[in-house]
Amino acid sequence: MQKRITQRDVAAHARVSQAAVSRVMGGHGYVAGEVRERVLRAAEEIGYRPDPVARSLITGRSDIVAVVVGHVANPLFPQMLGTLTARLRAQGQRVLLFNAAPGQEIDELLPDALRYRLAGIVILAAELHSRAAAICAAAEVPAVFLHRYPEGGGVPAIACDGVAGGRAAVGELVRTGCRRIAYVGGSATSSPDRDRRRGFALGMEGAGIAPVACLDGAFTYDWGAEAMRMLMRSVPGIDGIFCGDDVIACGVMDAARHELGLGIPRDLSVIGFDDVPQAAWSSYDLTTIRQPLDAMIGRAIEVLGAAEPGARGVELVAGSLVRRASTRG
Amino acid sequence: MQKRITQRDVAAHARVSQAAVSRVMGGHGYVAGEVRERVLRAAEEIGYRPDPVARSLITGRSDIVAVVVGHVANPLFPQMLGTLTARLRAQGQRVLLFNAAPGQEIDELLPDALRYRLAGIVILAAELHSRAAAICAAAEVPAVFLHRYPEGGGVPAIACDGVAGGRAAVGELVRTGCRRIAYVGGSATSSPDRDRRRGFALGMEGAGIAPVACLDGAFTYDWGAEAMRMLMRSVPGIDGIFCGDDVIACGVMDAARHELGLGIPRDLSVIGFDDVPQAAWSSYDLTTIRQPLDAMIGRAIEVLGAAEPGARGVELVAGSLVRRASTRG
DNA sequence: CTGAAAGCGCTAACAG
DNA sequence: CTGTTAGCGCTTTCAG
Repeated sequence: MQKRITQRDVAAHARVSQAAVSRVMGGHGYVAGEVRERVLRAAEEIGYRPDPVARSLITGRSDIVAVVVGHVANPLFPQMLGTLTARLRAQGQRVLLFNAAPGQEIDELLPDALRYRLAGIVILAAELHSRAAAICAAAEVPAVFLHRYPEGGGVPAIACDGVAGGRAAVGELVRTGCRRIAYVGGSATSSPDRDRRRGFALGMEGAGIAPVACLDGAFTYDWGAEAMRMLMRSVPGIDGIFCGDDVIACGVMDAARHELGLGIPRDLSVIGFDDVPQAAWSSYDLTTIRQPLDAMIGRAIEVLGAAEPGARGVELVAGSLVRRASTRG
Repeated sequence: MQKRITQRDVAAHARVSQAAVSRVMGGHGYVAGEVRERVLRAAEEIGYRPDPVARSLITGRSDIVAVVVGHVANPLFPQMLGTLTARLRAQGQRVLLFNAAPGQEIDELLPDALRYRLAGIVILAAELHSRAAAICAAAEVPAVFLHRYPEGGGVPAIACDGVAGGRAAVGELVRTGCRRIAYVGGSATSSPDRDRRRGFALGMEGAGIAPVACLDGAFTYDWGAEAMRMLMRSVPGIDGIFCGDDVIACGVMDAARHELGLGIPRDLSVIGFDDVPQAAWSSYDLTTIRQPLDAMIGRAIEVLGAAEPGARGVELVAGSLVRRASTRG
């Protein structure tokens, strides 16, 4: 067993008390410049590294932020996780990762996570009916929902505006000549799907056109392909589809082209949501609503850091329409 | 500040000593059945949850496993991370996530990670020249490399056999009639690329055919597309490409079809590596070498858990050829 | 401004 | 088998 280098060792080396070392390392309390020098040099010389475990035992807080994700196939997810981890690391925090198994409520994961005296918790996997906010509040751990958020409000959340995005998508479809338009959504128990569907409905209403279909399923390629087949059977003349996300859109496009012989955008226009990397791949070249991920993550971290619980409520950020070749001119 | 429920509270409630509670909770030491009952019931009643922070302060070990990843665009990555997290969680361990910024050596991240008294560390992002193994050994933290591993050997590592996979890919290309065959690789400083390239070279040698090209780049879609354009200019009559991974293969296929007007597999056969979800999407329908991810992850966890450092060396698991429509019958 | 001393919640000898 | 007694490495009063 390797011996750990502690503040006592530094103290002995610098000929000061261990408490003085603590003050220097923690940057709190009063320390004379000369002493501070000696301590810093001693620490450097013997290779001292502060022990986060011992520190959190006494402070009651750690530098660990829990990130709760779902069982995700969405390529958006690694991007978010990567950015989140990098940004938190830049401010001296670590990410403890929790992922909900398929069908498992994140609420079940939380008690486990909460035991680590978390500095905060970022939840990317909330179902609409999640009680996660209350659980975190009871443990007095700052929490923020990102991308998905529970219904009921009163909790800090950051999300891309799905209603506005849905309306924009419908607007683009209508503008480019589509009239028989459907929505192929993902999981109906998630806020992104609910919002995008609502945006779709409002957009259609605004344009004075009745939707030819409005389907729910899952945020998967297979569901997109299956939905496309169903629509082809049941909705003759369909000419526009707004999809719950890009992965669904890829499934829709592939089934339309390769199984049903449709030309895109000649016979059918498709719009997705998220702007994942695959949307730009030339096999799809998908028109979509881009989520401003970096900005969203930045805000989420700010909200977590804010001392007072403050910002209760969903904070929406605008997405932007990215025109590509899956829609006309 | 909410009061923490401690073993002392449980002890008072159950009218035993605090040490007895510790023994019951930790499952070590001798405890009489009757006392154990009382303690468990008391703990339940007052809602006691063991504090992992306090525990690791004394034991010198935590239930935290660090997972080090790179800045990854590869869709394989969320799969691995998800499975890893789920499996570790099933055995009571947590995942502390570290990701290397682009161009950052993972070796720089390790000292930070090591301070958490890790139960182990899984490294998914090693460059060939990484000294990570030595760093972990010095800290006496069990480490295992997964997917990528450093050269020099002497470290526990689990990876899919890239040499055998490369040979299998070449074999399939040759079998289906290709003769002017190239390799489009990813990052030359990674073990998967080096091994797959070596397998390619050996396979070609075995077939008695000289490669028409052997390129390195990055594991990205854009690089695949660019490489395809270069090959089209410089290698007339190219009829087969083995790619460093599936994402590169997607770039190769898209450039070949949409920019260069080639038919796949009519004019050109393409084989990838990994079998990411996109490989099965019908726009690509990519023949590839599948990595047995679950088995690899299972082994990695076993190796981590093994008491003695044991298993030094790279443990290769066989991939399997998945025939799809990017190669001929 | 600095050192001494008291724990954070828990485990691990050590006696009984 | 159980309780008592030391701490793990650090922060934080509290005197000096």
